Amino acid sequence: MEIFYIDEDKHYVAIDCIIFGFDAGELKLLLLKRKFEPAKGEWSVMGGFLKREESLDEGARRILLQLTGLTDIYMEQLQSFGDVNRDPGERTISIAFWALIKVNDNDIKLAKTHGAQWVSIEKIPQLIFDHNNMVQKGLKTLRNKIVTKPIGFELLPEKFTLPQLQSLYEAINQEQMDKRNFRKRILETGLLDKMEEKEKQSSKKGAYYYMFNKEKYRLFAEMGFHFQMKAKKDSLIKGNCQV
Amino acid sequence: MEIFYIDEDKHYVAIDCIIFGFDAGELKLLLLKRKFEPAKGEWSVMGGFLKREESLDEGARRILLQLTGLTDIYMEQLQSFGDVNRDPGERTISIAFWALIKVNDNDIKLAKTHGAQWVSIEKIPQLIFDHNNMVQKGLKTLRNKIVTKPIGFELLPEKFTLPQLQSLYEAINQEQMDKRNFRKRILETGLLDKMEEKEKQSSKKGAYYYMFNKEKYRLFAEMGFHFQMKAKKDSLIKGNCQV
DNA sequence: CACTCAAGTGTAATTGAAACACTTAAATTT
DNA sequence: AAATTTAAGTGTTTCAATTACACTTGAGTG
Repeated sequence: MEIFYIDEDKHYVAIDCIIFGFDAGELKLLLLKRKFEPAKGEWSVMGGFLKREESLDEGARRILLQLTGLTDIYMEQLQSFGDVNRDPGERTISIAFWALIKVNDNDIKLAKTHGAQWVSIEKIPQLIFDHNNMVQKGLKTLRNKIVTKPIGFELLPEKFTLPQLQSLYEAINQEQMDKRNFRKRILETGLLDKMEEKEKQSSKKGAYYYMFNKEKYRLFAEMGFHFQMKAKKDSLIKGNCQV
Repeated sequence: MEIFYIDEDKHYVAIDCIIFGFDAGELKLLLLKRKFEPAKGEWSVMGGFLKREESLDEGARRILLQLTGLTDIYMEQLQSFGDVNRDPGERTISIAFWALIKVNDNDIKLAKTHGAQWVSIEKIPQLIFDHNNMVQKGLKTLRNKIVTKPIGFELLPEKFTLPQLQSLYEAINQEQMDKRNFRKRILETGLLDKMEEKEKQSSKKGAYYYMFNKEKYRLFAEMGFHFQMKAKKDSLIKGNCQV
């Protein structure tokens, strides 16, 4: 079989996954302590080596499955990282993916056995190698993507309230939005189906649950979609100048 | 050195470059006939294997240099392609880049010695492997990118006219724009410096040359930029529904 | 029964984008 | 030298989308 490219170099190829979750009003990252050398014990994103017989997507799904026990995860390729000395062990090319998971769905125990932990994106520690770069790139990509695809739903439980959805958008963009404008705009897309049931944890009055309409979602995925709002005047959560 | 990952698989890693140019009012792609097996003689984008001692960017620049003789090329990573059987020769992962070059700057002779040829994006032939996929993804990325970064200049000669610039935008987006709105919007960005000289090839009256202002360009690259216009009513160049 | 807390709701003002047609400059033709 | 041709150049009005903004409602708590 190896008849064509015999003189060319071969490389280790890793897959690294930036895993986002949303919990308690915060956008979070699933991080873990690396269990092998080099850099054993330091914080990193979840990764593994690409195997001979699997595609990039398959590799990423395998790694996500290992960590979370979940098979049906929203996932996209982010970018490849290939500086010669990025991995001090050996020259390794990393193909990074980003993924969105519903924190409640997640089998936390499984993640725990890997030493994994949810960390707020506002408190990301020093990570190994170029993983902080990957995370920043992932965040940027997520922020861009959510404008043109309603992927917020991938981070929420099946039933959710409008205040929850708004707080998710605010957590992702690190800026507050006007409640009336947000509700108007998101409802007029038709993406949300109102339930009769109310969520009563976070207020006395209770907020109606919604589910997102999978038909409309598919439609928008094909036809295109645009959902963006300026932040409330004088209310950037941080000194955060997004572009 | 090879002490850490000895049990892991290694892979051939290729770099493939989608090279865009603009000439005669058309957006073009630099394609070439493959000079080695497998698929020798078929159309492909320019590529090569990643070497042990070079980063991804360095690899891409080496390949662009080989083909065009140019060192200072606008270039971005596109995406990695890693289906197990994408290359019928052997399992090879390709990391694709896209690049913009000024056709006139290009040492055409050098490209010719590689059997390279500019092909309009409206007439892209069947390419080897998954290269047609790469090209489509590259086009999509270029179309998205030009909204938020004024990279059109990378495709034009140093001095260019407003009609030329508009025709570039129209070629990229495959739709016609209103002349008055286009000029107004692009001029009010301040990105363009008007020259005293006129271009006289394409009209009797002649059109003023402009150069783009590098200071402002840098500023916009940092601060963010947005330039998008709807197509002229009833004037899509093709039945092209862009999203 | 008063109070508290977050959920829920509509309109006016402003801004930004799109639509639209004639004049000008210079070369070419008669 | 006058008439014709060709593409360049130029402002204003209209319309649509987004933003700003404040009070009422419902239900649990003390």
